[in-house]
Formats: sequence, structure tokens, C-alpha cells
Amino acid sequence: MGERDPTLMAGVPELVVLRLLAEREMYGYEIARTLKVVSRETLSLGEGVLYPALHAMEARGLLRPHPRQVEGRTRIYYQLTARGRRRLERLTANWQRMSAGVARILGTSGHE
Amino acid sequence: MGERDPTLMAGVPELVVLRLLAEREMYGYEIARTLKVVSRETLSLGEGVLYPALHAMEARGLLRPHPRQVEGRTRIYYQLTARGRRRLERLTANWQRMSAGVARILGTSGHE
DNA sequence: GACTATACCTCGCGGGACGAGGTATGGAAA
DNA sequence: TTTCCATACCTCGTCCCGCGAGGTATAGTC
Repeated sequence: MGERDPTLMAGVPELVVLRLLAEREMYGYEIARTLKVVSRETLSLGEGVLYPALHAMEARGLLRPHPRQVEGRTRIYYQLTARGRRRLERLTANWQRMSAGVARILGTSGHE
Repeated sequence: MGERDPTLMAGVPELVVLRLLAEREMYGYEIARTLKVVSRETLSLGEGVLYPALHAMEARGLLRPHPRQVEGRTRIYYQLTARGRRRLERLTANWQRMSAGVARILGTSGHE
């Protein structure tokens, strides 16, 4: 129960969301915008990805919601839990291992 | 109507298989072994991933099979088509864009 | 009164990664 | 000789999850 790894496949959305939240509390819409800017448009989570992902992560106890009213609109800020932090470390390590692997394959020019 | 991109998600198996075959003809079993070695165990395609992937790519015209009998065993060598080569370039570019994006997110220490 | 930006949400589709299981051969070990 | 491992192919079912499309509501602008 819980903490099943993305095997080969990326699980990129979960990873990057956790990483952003590790920096500071953010709400969904903000996450989407920030992601675009920081990644320079190369990463953009549609809302059909983002919100379900947030809910799933909340359900798994990786983050905790803090709803607030700001100018008549509801924002749900999310905060990383300790569990979420551990998860982040794990996913980061996985990502680095596997992207290094891919890089090695891509960089194979016959020899090496 | 082929050539739909893996959106955010990696599509790593397809990418790395194409990359290996760009170097030389290989057969399935060989691909699996080579992948492990070159990526230093960080990438390993189970046969439940590999063979279906090969068939799918063949169906899309990305590679062409060349069955051979070697010491009583059947080996199906695969060769990249022109279409497969184009696909490889495309996926490679995608991968680089998106892994750079992830790297940027991971490397964000608040400022920058 | 229409449109854009903000801010949340859900549903259903489809693709694909995966484990488990299955067939068959050749050679080495027991 | 039978058992076992490596080689070499295969399929099936599941489950996850990325995604687009669509939906609600408010605040401010044109």
C-alpha cells in the first residue's frame, strides 16, 4: 500500500509538483504557472493532470491542503508533509538514475 | 495516422530501442541485454514491454524485421527505416527539451 | 453585457508499462 | 537422462495515469 514507484516511466508530474512545493506553499493554479515559467514552456501540466494529481497525492498523505479565501476566490494551498518530502527524495533519485541511463544510451556512438 | 508524440510522459522504451537500432541491426533479446549493460542496470525493459513495443513500432513502419535462424533458434533482427530514423530524431529532441525542463525545476533553489 | 483571467473541478478515453505466464531449443551439469 | 539454465520468442490482463474537453464561479475590464 502506497509508495509504488513509477517503474521506467517518468511520473514527472508528481516529481515536479513535489519539488515546487518543497520550496514553499503553493496553490494549484500557481503551480501550473510557475512550472511553465521555470521550465521555460517545456513543461506544462494541463489542469486535467494537475488537479487529479494533487488530489491523489493528498490522499496518499504527501501533502496537506490549506484552503484560503483571497479576493472572493478560493485558493487551496498545499503544503508538503514529511512523507511527501521523503517521496520527493526518492523520486528525485529515481529520475536522476534513469535520465542518466537514457543519456548514456543516447550518447552511445558505437564504441564507449 | 502515426507519429503521435508522448506528451509529457517519457516514452522511454521506444526512444532507447530506436537509438540502439540506429547503431546496428539487433534482435529483441540482444536489445534487452545491451540496454542493461550500456545503461548500467538503470534501464531494463522486461519482455512484456519490449516485444509489444517492437511489434507496435513495426506496425507503424518504424522498423523492419529480418528473421534469421541461428543455431536452431529463431532471431528476429530489426532494422530502422527512414521513418524510424525521423521518429528517433523527434523523440530525442523531445526528451532533451523535457529532461532539461525537469532539471531546471529540480535545480531551483528558490531564486534563479 | 461580453470577454478575459483567476481558480477550482470531473469524466472518459486511450495508451502504454508491467508482471506473469507460456512455448521451444541447445548445452551443461547432476 | 533428466534436470536446469540460457537463449529466444510470444500474449494476456491489469492498472495507472496523462490528457483533452467540458463544467462552475467570481472579479475586473472593454
